[in-house]
Amino acid sequence: MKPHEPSLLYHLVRFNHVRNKEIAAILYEMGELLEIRGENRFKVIAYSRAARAIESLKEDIEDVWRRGELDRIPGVGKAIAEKISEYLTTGHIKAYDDLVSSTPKGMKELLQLQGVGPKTVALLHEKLGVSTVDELEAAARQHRIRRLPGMGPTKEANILKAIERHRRRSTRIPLSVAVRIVEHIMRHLEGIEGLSNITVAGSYRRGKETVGDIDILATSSRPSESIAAFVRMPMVDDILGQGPTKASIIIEGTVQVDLRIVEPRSYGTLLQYFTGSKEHNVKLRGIALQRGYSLSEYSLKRLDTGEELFFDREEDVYKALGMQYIPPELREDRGEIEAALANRLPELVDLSSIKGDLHVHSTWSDGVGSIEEMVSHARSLGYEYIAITDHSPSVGIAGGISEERLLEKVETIYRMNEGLEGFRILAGTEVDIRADGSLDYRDEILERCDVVVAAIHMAQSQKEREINSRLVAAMENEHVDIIAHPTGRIIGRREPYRVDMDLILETAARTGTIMEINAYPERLDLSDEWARRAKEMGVRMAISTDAHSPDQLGFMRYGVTVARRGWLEPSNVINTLSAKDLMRHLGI
DNA sequence: GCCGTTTTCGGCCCGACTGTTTTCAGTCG
Repeated sequence: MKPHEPSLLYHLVRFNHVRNKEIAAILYEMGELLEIRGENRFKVIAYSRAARAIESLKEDIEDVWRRGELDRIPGVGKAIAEKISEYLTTGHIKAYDDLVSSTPKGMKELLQLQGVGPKTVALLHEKLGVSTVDELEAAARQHRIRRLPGMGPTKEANILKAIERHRRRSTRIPLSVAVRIVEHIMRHLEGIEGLSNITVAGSYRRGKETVGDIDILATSSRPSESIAAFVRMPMVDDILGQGPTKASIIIEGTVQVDLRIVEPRSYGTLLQYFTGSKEHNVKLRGIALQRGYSLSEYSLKRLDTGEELFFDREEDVYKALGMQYIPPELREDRGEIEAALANRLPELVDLSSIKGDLHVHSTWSDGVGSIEEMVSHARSLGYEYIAITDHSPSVGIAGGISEERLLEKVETIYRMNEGLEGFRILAGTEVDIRADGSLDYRDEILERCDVVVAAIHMAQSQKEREINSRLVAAMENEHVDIIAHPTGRIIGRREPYRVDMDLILETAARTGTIMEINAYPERLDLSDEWARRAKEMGVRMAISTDAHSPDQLGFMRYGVTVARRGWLEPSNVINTLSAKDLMRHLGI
């Protein structure tokens, strides 16, 4: 059973941002192309800044254009406004077409090589006619690079190494893998004498779903010895750089790890700087300038007197700039700085506010833990409830159970609850949404469940229209409480279904259906950005682990991270409710 | 290319490290 409380916001908010995305993509690409062409770097920055502004615009850019207010978008001036206008009128931007046709394909890839930047790419292209990685490799092997101005034998050798690494390099690593690597490194770092206050910063600290590099910072009583010990760790494959205060290494073939050592009095500014994101930092330093300060990773310096202020705590950096402390997960320049200045940051949900898990499997289907084991582990986490949601028959590969078995399970759970004090097992199911949009159990069976989680498992490659109508049909079923892993993506392996998520979220708002944030590290679905959109549309969410073993209940931390990155507060998340309130909400 | 509570021109975030130089440009984060 589900409540009916369609959100007011649903009637007010409409998302139709296709044009915004198209235009942002073109401007981003123009920025990249200009960079390769060796254009003024501030011009390059201007394009990507304008692209970002349009990407995060709250309204349709065509509306802005009709009002003649394009150049009122921050970062958009006369020239870019004209190009946008040209696109909306003719469907083309001549300057863009010219750039694309006059830039050899493959040059963008050159920029991805470590140590090769726009100036080098432009030089290589001009002097040697190099426009692909293969051509660059040939030129390096023939020692043609070292004869160029500003180049030499070392540079040439480094380029060859960078090419080799580039070819081996996989994409960014999933957060869960990064966690394993970090734990491994930390065991070594903790053994290095003199090293203390070790923190992993960067995208890892921000909780991004994939992590590029691993950035570690620390203080040390003997910095250069600590750095030397760091680059000598047994798992180091390569050393990219090593100075008195920082070093970069490669481990596991392709993963870059940076260590930076700082004096304790600058720890706060360093942690702030090293956590990023780059965009967040650029904007923050801009704010500092407006207020007459220069912010670096070492201090906040008054521009007029040159006086330096030091911060050993990160919180105090934000305070000094006149804003609220911004949690790392929000630092993506998606409006968090403006919100912090206005004292309007959300009170983010955290792990301690989670009271239960609404999507887990047991040995009744493909889980490896019995209901008792799942319950026992859930209780040890301090939860008040857990929903046992095994698969339905269509998902035969995952041991989906028949209607009879499901009813048997429901009865079993009812009986188990009688012997439980201070904890509630919810009898549930993860019912499959079949290819034709019907559900895998009859309504009278679903009615017997406390919680019905519905999800697509089969026929995932249908056309968008079909996927949409399947999900909408499921949400319109009065017994369906939650849609699990709503987009179906598996990070790095499977694209999301072809689905109109704006339509799905609108339907969720209209029908009062809860959207899941699946905490399984390979899923994280909804993603942070969709979670934020869902919140804005008044959709409630459940953070669920989809655990198939007692241990996996621990995945909750990844789901909470996604929720925090999506600006969610406890009130947006259904499983922050106490058992009593949740049951009232579900009409049990 | 954008922008303005010192500015419509001259800035644009800031510092470490590298490899090339012989005082610094390029790259990176």
